[in-house]
Amino acid sequence: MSSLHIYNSITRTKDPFEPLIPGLVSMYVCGPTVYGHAHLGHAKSYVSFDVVVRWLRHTGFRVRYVQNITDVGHLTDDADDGEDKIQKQARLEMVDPMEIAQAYTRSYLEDMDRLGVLRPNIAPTATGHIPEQIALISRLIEKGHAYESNGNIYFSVESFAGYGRLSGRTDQAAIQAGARVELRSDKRVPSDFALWKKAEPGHLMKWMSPWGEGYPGWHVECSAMAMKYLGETIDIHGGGMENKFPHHDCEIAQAEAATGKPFVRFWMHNNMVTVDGTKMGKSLGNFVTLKDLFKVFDPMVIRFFILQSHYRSPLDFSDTAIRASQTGLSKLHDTARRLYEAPAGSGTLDMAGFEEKTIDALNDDFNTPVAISVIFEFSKALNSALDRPEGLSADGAATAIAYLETYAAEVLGILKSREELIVGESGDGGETLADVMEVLLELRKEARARKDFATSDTIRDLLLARGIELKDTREGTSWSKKRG
RNA sequence: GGCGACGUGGGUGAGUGGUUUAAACCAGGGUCUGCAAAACCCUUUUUCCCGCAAGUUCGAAUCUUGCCGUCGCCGCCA
Repeated sequence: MSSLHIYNSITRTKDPFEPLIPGLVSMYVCGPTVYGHAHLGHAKSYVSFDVVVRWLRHTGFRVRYVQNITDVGHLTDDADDGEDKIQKQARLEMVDPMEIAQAYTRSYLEDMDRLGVLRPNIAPTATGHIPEQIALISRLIEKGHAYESNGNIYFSVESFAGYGRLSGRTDQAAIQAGARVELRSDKRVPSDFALWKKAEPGHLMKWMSPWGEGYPGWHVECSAMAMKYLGETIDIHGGGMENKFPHHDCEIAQAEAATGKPFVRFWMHNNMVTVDGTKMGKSLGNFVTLKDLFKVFDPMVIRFFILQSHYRSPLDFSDTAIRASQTGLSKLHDTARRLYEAPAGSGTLDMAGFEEKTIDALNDDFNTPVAISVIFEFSKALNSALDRPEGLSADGAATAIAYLETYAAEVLGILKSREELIVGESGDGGETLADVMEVLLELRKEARARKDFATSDTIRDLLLARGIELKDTREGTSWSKKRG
């Protein structure tokens, strides 16, 4: 039996995972800046980390999962210029910045719910933790790692040995040579980064601080909130790969300079969604929002599509690729439905290590594509067993159901529940529908018996046009709602 | 310019030194079916589907070097 290994961005190897406190995992993932609807890139990140949490919990850990909501704008332009992103959106929509933050927070949570992403245990907002951020900044000033300049507070990169260790950007001179960061008169060194910014006239989101009215820098919220809820050393910190530098390097610097302790034990970074090989991003305008995708595809199809590639691999988006996933997932659902409806027989199913292979895949740095491939191999074996005249015994069916419900449903979240798969079995509307379908199928059966195929095909076609699919099998005709 | 990735069959996408004769999904073909759907089987059997070229090794898609190509980060972005 394998044990869990996680690829750690800071060691650049797959390291065996054990939490600092036995049995309890502390995990922080960088959340979204809420100034627009979430797109497929967000989905890839949060679905991936959702599986991480689900797998850790499944294997017996208690996980405290914190994911922030960045509801302070930060800047659109250069390090010190440009407009706050949320404020800009507020201006465009002619509402208060906080309305923007709140509206898009709700939008984000709705989208994640539909994708089956479990809510974090704590979802702290940056604006709700201004005192904690001020406290952290004060601590850094006291220890000589930060300085004030014109009402702005900057972190002194030179004061912290090992800055840039995560991204590999440790040569500050080299960075500065090619960097677009312009030397500002109030920074000592160009790569110093802002902890607190003085509010310019007209800036709407601002708070009082020991250094006057202003607002926190982007990096400081994550360090402050992660340490508040998870302690000074946390087990897992996740985020998008594009945040390695500068965001995560800055987080490390702030936290470790303040506490003198290691901040994060395992860094996890997920890769990008691309469109025609180019990153999907807001600034490029080539993004597709989840709300638009959900109009065409079942959210579970999107989730399945994402998990068919590894979280550290880029995922190329295209209509044909998602449609391929849609077909594949729908066949898996057909198999599950067939299993639920199968009459008890006497045959057995050789599980042949399917469970072990699934566990091995997930323990190997959450290799969801391999886990899914094992589930499909299992599906094939299961169908072959059900095809045999002796069918599958009640015990065999129970084992098969347990396997699917554990790994496909509970851990990966790519299998609908029995109730969803078998429409007529529960629910008020469902029972009526089941009765009506029974009548229709009886009529069609009679038509087929007298070889009136025109009538039988008409019934089938009209139902299919309404999303109900018929299948003539040895045991009779079965029907299901065609979705995803 | 600096830092970091990647390049696998018609498409998506695993595998990262020897159970690999490269997983799984889609597409294509076949069996079954009144016709479908689903299911199952097949898609080249002897070196050649692992970007190209050298090298290390008994053995490489898998390690090293060079080259070509694509991408990410160095304002903001999952």
